[in-house]
Amino acid sequence: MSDRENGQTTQPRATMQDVARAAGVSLKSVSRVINAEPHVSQKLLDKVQAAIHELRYVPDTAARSLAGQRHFMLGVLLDNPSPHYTMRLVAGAYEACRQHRYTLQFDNIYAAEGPGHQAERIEQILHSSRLDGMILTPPTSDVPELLDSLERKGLPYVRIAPGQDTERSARVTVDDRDAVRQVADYFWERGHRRFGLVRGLWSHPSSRIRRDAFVERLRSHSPDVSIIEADGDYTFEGGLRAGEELLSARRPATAVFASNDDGAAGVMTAAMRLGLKVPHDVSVIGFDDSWVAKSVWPSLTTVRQPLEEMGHAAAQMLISRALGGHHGTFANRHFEHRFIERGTVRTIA
Amino acid sequence: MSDRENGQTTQPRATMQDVARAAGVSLKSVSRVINAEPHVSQKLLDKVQAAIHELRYVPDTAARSLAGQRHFMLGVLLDNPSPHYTMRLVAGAYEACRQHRYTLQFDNIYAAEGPGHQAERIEQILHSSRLDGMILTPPTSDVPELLDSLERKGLPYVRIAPGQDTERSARVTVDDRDAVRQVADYFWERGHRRFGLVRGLWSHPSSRIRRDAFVERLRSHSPDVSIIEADGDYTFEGGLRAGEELLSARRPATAVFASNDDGAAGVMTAAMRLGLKVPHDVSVIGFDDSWVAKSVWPSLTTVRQPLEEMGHAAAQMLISRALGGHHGTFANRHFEHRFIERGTVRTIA
DNA sequence: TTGTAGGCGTTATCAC
DNA sequence: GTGATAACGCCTACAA
Repeated sequence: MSDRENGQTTQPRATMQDVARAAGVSLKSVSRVINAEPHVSQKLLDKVQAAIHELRYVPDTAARSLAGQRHFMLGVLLDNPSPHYTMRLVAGAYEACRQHRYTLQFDNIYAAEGPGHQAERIEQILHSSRLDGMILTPPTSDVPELLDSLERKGLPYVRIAPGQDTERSARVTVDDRDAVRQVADYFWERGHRRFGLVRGLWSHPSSRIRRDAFVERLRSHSPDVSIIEADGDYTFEGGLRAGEELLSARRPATAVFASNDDGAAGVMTAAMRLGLKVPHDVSVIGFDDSWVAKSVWPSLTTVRQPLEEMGHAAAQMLISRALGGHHGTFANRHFEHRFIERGTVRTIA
Repeated sequence: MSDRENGQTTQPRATMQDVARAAGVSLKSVSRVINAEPHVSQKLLDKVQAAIHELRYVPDTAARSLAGQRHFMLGVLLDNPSPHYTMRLVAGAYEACRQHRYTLQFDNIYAAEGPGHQAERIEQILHSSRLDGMILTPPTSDVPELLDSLERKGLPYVRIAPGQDTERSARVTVDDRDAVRQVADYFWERGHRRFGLVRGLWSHPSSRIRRDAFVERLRSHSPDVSIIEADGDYTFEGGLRAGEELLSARRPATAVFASNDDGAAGVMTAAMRLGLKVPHDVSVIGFDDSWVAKSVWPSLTTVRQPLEEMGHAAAQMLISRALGGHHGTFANRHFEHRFIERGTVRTIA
């Protein structure tokens, strides 16, 4: 292993003492400057900042954490993550942390192991790590036991794209409903009248939301519009099965909305296997603009959420709160999705 | 935001003091037990462990970090990650950390911002965080400036799947060369004689390794075998372009090896656009067994690496070292890939 | 085998 | 406005 003992000894990091000495002020004054406390004269400020810069001083997180209430560390909670979705969220959160010299701690919880395990794991995490806040990524945003634990512990948290019980806490949201309405209208305006819907994992709230919005919107255009629904589970295989069902019906759909991109890719494959061409014979729209959207041909028309920004916002909310932000009221940052037109929808003459 | 002030105050965590008092021993004795130091009588051990259990005592990481040499925190360095690959690695590393009550810190570096930025960022990270070790995931495993910084700082690190200068440090490896030979043989044994190769991102060492192994192995079967090469860049689009080039040649390949799955998906799409059926008209093999491998039809024959285990091993190496492991010699954990037969290769009569 | 004293680098309290 | 001084929770000496 690369060895710490090799080579010349790294010179030790400067401490607050060093800075205080160099600037000719007291420890507490340096502390004040670092924490941007009020009541510091300009002159003192300058001296201290010069010394800090000179010595390349960086406060020691461990010491701060031990002595104070803040820990300069945020956690992200992931569950068996859809890698693309999650990584974009995390990348955004990481940037926010970096800007404020926070550390981002990675935490993984496997829903697959059952709810008991999840509760147990979060308790362990909360009991053994010192965090200033926790970011819950879907689908952890919608696990009540998790929220209970967090609140019992008194740890601030932000939920990303929660599907239910939204008002309960701080959150970062997108309007799935509105996005799906846009999808429905897009199909409708291009002349489609027979629709297929691939539902997501039914246990997940987002799944119902997307389904309901799609159906309601189309009904608002014409109450007895034809909509065939099939169960997907947010996977390619699920989409494949659902697609075969939808497209081999007696009067098959000409336009299929899948609740996410993986499902849409499955539908496209189903079409191909049935000898149907996309978009000539059947149009498809997905959701997420994930990796696969550009890994199919034609590339997939879909809806993109600003995940990096959402992750960034979540971390930012937690950090400003730790910096002494607004208490008592639940923040809510809302983001706009973007409809991405690509090649999988055809206009019917 | 979910409010810390709400609800009853959480009772403070037990400290070593509390444990010592409860067990009727000194502070140091508790410390000894926690750190599994020698010279503790069974009786004392029992008493202390009982008290620890009773009080649900967990040592405070910040305090330990401040007072001692260990920080119970590992970092993973990612670069603009291929989400699927990276997340599997990270999930493995996380598990190892969890088992030993270590924390996993997330760090992201963007090669896209240029090598200068990378060096600067790692310096910042190293200067401001207290880590026991760092895990380098590809492609960061092969950035010499990063290794230099790490060594200058004296921070132990493990490289995952390094492509060059392998002996320089501790590492977790797979035998790409061997895997690719297996791919070549698999094609060969099924009667293929005209080959296509989609190269990866040429700046990345793995790319050359895979290319050379493929070509050499086929030449060993027959020195003047036909191999058409085309540049991909590890992306779907790159594979698409390369595929069109390979498959529209005068005597097109019947078997194409793409240096990763995304590229292979591109090749499959290229085939489809040219009216070629996979695997009937052209066989394809990818590399990685990433998400897309199962999101195409037929699903992709490919090579799978045990990424979770590799991540686990990397973290484990760092942790045992921090626990006082072997110094001075570079560890090397090797893992076996697995060839995954699926539906994209046909046997030629 | 066990215990005591001192210090790690910062924040909090309370004087000046 | 500024500065002593005491925590914070643990580990490292060293002593018993």
